[in-house]
Amino acid sequence: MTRQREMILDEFLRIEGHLTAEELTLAVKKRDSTIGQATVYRILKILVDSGIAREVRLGSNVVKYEHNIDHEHHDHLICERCGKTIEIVDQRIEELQKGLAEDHKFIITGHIMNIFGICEECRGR
Amino acid sequence: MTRQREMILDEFLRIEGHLTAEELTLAVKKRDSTIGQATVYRILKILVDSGIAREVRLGSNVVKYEHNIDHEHHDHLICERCGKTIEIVDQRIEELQKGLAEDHKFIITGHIMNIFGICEECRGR
DNA sequence: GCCTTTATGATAATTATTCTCATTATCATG
DNA sequence: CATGATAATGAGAATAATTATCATAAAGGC
Repeated sequence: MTRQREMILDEFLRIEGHLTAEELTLAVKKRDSTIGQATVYRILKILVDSGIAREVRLGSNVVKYEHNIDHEHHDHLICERCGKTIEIVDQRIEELQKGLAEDHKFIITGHIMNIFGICEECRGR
Repeated sequence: MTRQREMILDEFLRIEGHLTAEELTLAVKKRDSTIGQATVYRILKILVDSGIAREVRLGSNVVKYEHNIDHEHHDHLICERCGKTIEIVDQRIEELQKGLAEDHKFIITGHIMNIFGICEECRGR
């Protein structure tokens, strides 16, 4: 355990929602400007491996991270126009996914589901 | 319509399954080595916009492309160990997704669903 | 407190993709 | 079928996100 790890983990948990490695770096640098980009990437990787964080890819090339504990698993509904993101969970879909995996004799370890669309506001314009 | 577009489209349609921009470039260069990387990217973008191809992101940073016509929409079941990918479709899930989008007053334009797991073979080892 | 091991920060390298721009091809029109 | 406006191309530079390298610094057991 190092000072940096404590700080980055603390800052990561403080922020709700998604954030990129860069955004986290910025937030952490406000507290200690000497912390390097590489360290943030390294620690995010550790957090993902240990199950504390999970990666989310919402269509761009940037990986976003979000909490995986104290934060129920969920999927995303994303507006293509304004980028608004709504978290969704549907137990029926989860069950069906489990069933599909079993049909193919897979042991399910996770899934990503992003639904894209146009939100009401953007449609108004 | 240009020679390059014909060639790239033809080669793209000839190949089944996913392929990256780089893989397509390689395939096309076998026929005409003067074709540039940028052109392949440009044309892939056109194909996506026009609905002929669609982007697939399977967890890495590389975007893969696959046919969208003559090739029913589907999702993916991916083995985390060996990378084996199985295409799946479940009409019940599709319906539920539509419903979720409607609940939030979104007009659905598309979705991505990837289920990760460990396949039977990998589990054997 | 010392010493081995591991982590860090700065920076270079890599990878995938997009941009730029001079050159070339396309295609409707005279 | 030549012409010219317009759009597409290829080469390479530029960008963006991420990963690797490596000398230095910190951690934690003894």
